[in-house]
Amino acid sequence: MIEVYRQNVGGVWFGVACAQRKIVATSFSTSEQSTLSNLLAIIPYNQPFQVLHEPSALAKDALMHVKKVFDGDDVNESPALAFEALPAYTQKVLKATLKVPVGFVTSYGEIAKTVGGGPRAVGNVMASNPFAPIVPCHRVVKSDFRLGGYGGGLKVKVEFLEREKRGFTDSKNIRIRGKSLQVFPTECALRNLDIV
DNA sequence: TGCAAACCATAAC
DNA sequence: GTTATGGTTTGCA
Repeated sequence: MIEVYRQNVGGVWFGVACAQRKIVATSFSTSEQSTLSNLLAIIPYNQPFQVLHEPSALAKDALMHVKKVFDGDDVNESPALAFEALPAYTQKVLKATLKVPVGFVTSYGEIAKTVGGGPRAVGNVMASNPFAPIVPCHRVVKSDFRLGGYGGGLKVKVEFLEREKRGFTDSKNIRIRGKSLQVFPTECALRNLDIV
């Protein structure tokens, strides 16, 4: 049984779906309606679920975690995510994205170089990210630092990045399964927002 | 700058 | 099987 829980915190609706001690899906929106429907759209149609009125310990944990990431906080430990139902390549891309730290962004192409495949395939995975914003797909932009797209609307992506600015000045490399992923200060992506 | 072609995993037929 | 579809990138005029 999949447990669904949603709650309004500080004017924003957050939602989580949990099963087997793991997070199956997360979402957020300004309206309760779309937070819930976004969430249900991710859950496989043939899986039974119930909407909780009192959150389980896991649901509450997960929801608070989503809220922290939303706020731009630097969070190290996340409740377990249910990757196993997803296609292998999708898992690789999401796990790599998970390693992009607060204060930095990377590009679709950089991720593709690290996990294999092509930039467009990476974009496809981002577009269907079940764990936004825990898997920080908002930290992935185009190779020229223009923003690319975002499921919740580009304005939301900008707001995320504004909250995550940390004033870093240098790019750096992150090790992922023996390869390296280059990440750049968030500010790089906020510099030329006027250029569509 | 702008456009065309290459790119590549998924989902949908 | 095959085709269509992107949150892209690169090369070339």
